[in-house]
Amino acid sequence: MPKVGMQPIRRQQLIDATLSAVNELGFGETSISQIAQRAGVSTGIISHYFGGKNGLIEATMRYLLQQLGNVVAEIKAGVDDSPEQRLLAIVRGNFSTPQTDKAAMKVWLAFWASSLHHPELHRLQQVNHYRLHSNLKYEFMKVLPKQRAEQAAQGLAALIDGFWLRGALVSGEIDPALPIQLCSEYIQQQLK
Amino acid sequence: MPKVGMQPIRRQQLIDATLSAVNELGFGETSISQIAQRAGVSTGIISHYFGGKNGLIEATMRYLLQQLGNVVAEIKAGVDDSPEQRLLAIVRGNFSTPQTDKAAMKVWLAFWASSLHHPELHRLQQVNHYRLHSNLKYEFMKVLPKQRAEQAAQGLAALIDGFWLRGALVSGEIDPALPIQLCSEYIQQQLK
Amino acid sequence: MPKVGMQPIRRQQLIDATLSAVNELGFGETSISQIAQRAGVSTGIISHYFGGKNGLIEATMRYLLQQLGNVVAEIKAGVDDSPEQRLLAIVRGNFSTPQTDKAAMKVWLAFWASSLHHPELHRLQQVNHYRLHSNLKYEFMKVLPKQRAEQAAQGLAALIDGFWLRGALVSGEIDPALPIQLCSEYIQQQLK
Amino acid sequence: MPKVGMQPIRRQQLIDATLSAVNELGFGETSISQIAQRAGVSTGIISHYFGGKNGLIEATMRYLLQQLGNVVAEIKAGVDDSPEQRLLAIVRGNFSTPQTDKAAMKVWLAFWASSLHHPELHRLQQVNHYRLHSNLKYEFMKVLPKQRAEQAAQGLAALIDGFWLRGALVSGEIDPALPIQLCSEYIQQQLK
DNA sequence: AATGAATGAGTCTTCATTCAT
DNA sequence: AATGAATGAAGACTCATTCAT
Repeated sequence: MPKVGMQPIRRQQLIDATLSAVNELGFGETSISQIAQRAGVSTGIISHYFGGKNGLIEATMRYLLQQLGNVVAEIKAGVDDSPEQRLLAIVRGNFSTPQTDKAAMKVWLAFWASSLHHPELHRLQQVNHYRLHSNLKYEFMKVLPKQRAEQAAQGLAALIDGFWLRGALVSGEIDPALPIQLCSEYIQQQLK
Repeated sequence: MPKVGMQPIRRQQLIDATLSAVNELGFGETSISQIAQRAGVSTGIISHYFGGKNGLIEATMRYLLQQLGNVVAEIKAGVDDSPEQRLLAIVRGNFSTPQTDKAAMKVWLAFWASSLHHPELHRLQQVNHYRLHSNLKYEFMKVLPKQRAEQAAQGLAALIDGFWLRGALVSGEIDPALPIQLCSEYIQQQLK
Repeated sequence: MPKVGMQPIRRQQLIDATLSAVNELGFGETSISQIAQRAGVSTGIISHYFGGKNGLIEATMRYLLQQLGNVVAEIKAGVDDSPEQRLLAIVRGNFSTPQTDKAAMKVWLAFWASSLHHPELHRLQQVNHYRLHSNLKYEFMKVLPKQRAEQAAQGLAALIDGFWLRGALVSGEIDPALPIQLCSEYIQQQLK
Repeated sequence: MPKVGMQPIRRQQLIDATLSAVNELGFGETSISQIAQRAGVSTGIISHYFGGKNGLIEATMRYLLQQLGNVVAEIKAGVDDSPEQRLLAIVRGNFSTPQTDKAAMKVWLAFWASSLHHPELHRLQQVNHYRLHSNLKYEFMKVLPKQRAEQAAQGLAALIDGFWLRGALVSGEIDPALPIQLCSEYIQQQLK
């Protein structure tokens, strides 16, 4: 059944299968046979398209990062220009579906942990880390002096990631309402 | 030459070696031969003392949790009874050495991620998670109405864990001063 | 766009690519993807033209044998009819370019070694082996009694192959002058 | 069945199994499972004792070289001090059992061919190559001027290796009588 | 108490081949 | 004529565990 132009289809198939496997089995227990099985293809195809397991893992993390970036951008596009609204949009983006469904959170956490010992994943994670911080700081600086804006950005970033981490670790599904509310209060407090 | 009373010594040796290995190699790349080598013993001894790799991993996480508990308790013992002081003590405990040295943070993160797929680790992590929240809530309730205290506790717990997570992921050593300051401001804000 | 008359071009392209790959990577590490890549074609084409990897390998060895045969015939054609001159011509042929460039010698050696376990290659190698011997014996028999001619032929063949083998194994390029001189002395000695 | 002090026994077992496998299957087709199976052990043990397939291959070649060295030394010890006798002893050593049984010759050829692309094997092979040459030259120099001795040594070395190579490639068992006789004649010729 | 020899399942990767287009 | 997608077996290697000593 070989066909031409399968590359994008197969790549997405395999990335989806990777997310599913990491979610269900955990990062350490995810083997390429598991992934191939879920994707309904043979193991050899992974090397064919991604050059190996590492390539697939990295592509998967890149996909998640891009997804998050898209969601945030989309929500920001729908609000007016006030810093408060834009900050809130960033918060909402970080707690929107599918960022807060259990599977995604588990995969994120797995990636973060493993990024500590995989240089390429580390690089990707750093980009993400810095992106959140600088987005927040940019908005705070419209209103606050530089140093204060830096602190506010760090605090809000920590608050977001903290809710996020605790959500990933706790049993049961997450209700994003409370995190959003508390972040919102934190923003108003800082902008005051 | 059989030696008597080696058990506690060997156990601690092996736990230390595990921490060192997980820190340096990451959770997924830590094998029992690596651990045994660092401890200067044979691999067989691990099964002998801990029943297997899992047993050692769990004992190591239990050890970390106990350490954290001890530090917090110690700091709390040194402050007066005001909720603000006690909350701040908890914060300080969570950002005290060795909780904030890079090695410990990497190990914690590795444990958290793997706890998602190891029931026993998950149980331990849940205890820790709940302990922080209830400690904070207990103090807030001395001053705030129940629902408000609950929210304040959740916010502060997220702030602590968020700083903590971002610290683990960022390159370079961590300066606990800013997290403590921002947590302190958050506490004052909530108690107002 | 189907092209006509590509067969001889493609076949030679692939044989050249095979020689290049075996020379650079060694026999055991030469894969058809490597060959296809060097030839600038797809892997499928190899099966199409040679029926599989084995077919290509055999065709390549046949090509080398033919090359050697041509060179020897050519040099023999240019000398007078004396046995000494004709024997020397055979020697010169076996040490002429490109037989003595490093790449060719490495490929020959690789083929010989693998011929021990590939019947078809073995057959080709035997033909070559016998051809050298009988060519030499034929000349020696013009001058020497049969048994003596047989021995002289075996000795000279060994001398040629020995220089050749040692040349293949030693580091650096080969100077064919000394082997030719010593073979020449050997011939004179035998013919005396 | 684990016992202590198994290392030398197992190592020799595995080296013997490697020789048997390379002889029967060829270098390229010799897998560690084949070797382990012949030795009657599990595959893991190879990594345990030799660090991997490469380590075993190298140890095996080292073993062969040592064997050859021992045989030559032994035969040299039994002859008087005349250069002719000593040169003949070296020749005899190179054509003595087990150097000339088919299996050993095939293994040697396989090693030589693969040495072209394995640095460590190449190093071992170079040592062997140089050893033969310098042993021969040393004896010739007792009688001949330096340059002539060098040439005689190169010629005799080529003759030895050439007989040897042709013996490895030809079908059927080898009779070392003729090579020894012709080498002997060559020696006498040179010393004259 | 402690060792380290031994196992065998499991992992990732490579590869020759096949085949629809 | 030519491609390259896809397969699945086979390869080397790692690893947690067991066990005789």
